[in-house]
Amino acid sequence: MADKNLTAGLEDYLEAIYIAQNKNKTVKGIDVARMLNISRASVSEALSKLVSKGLITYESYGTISFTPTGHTEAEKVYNTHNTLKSFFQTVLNISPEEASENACKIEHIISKSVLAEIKDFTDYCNNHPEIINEYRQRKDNGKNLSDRKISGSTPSDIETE
Amino acid sequence: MADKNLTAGLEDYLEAIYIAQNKNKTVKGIDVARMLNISRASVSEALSKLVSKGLITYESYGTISFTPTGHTEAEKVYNTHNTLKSFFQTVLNISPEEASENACKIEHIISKSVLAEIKDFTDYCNNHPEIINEYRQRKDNGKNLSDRKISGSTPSDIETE
DNA sequence: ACAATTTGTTAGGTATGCCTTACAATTATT
DNA sequence: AATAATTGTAAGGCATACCTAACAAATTGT
Repeated sequence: MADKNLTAGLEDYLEAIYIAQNKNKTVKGIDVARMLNISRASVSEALSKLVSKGLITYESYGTISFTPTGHTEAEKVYNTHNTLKSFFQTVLNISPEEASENACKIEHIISKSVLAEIKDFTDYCNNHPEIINEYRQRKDNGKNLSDRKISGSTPSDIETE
Repeated sequence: MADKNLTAGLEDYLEAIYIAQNKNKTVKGIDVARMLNISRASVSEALSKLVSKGLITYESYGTISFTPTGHTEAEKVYNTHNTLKSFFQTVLNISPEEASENACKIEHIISKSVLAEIKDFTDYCNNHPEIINEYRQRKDNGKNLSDRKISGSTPSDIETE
């Protein structure tokens, strides 16, 4: 039960297990390997790490289960994914596939408060469809961005941080 | 002049060099090391890679310059960063620091079309301030998201892809 | 111009995370 | 129950990307 820091990779494993459980009832290593398109050997290693971090329980040839902590963590990743996907799809009009692909990568690195803001903003937009409708109409008419000029989104500061 | 595939790390180097050039005129390895908080040794390695990929020219103890390709690539990363930062700041009301931090990570993995949509949407919002004003007002009044109920952004599908 | 300081490189090391190959253990088939 | 097929693990490798320490080269100060 070492430290709980999760790499992007381990988060992906948790998420895959979570999704597989919601479909299949029981999940084994091979399922994870297939879902993530990764060798059985690599999955075996990763599962050991998750066990040693106290996030799953798992015995050879047995079923993978979450510990309470593991379940919470997996759910967190899953919810983050869905929040992002929903934003991309419903606000930005991105295809489901591409929305998912982007969410899969961004879910591991976005900060809590940006995520919270995205969630709130998405909800707001979905409750006020006229905003998105109006926006999309203008885009389609080529009037695009502004009523008058084409302007670019470019903040003036220059820095690294 | 090997392949041109850029890892997130190499993109960070390009971006740092680009930013440093806009400030300092001339850029040397040590500047990059300081900006990215990375050892001189690691910078030395990375610069060799950028040279061998044909993105910069650089000789020991000399100044770092972009090749045309390198300049284009660096600019691309920099613009992506700014587009994201601008969205976080102006639409989501995130602090400049946190906006930058998130942009720094996401800039390397976001897809072209999601980025383009974010850019257009940000421009639209900035040209129609009433949208954001109204949204923020509701948030501040605790009326939050919807006019009636609290709903969550949760798409119903479950998948990995 | 010489010493001191700064900057750059090399060598060797660590950690992550994937791979393949070969083998072991389990499960399914008949 | 014996054999076949599947699933899991171990060992050894590879690539990335960082590090420190030691040394080399260049630059700066006086």
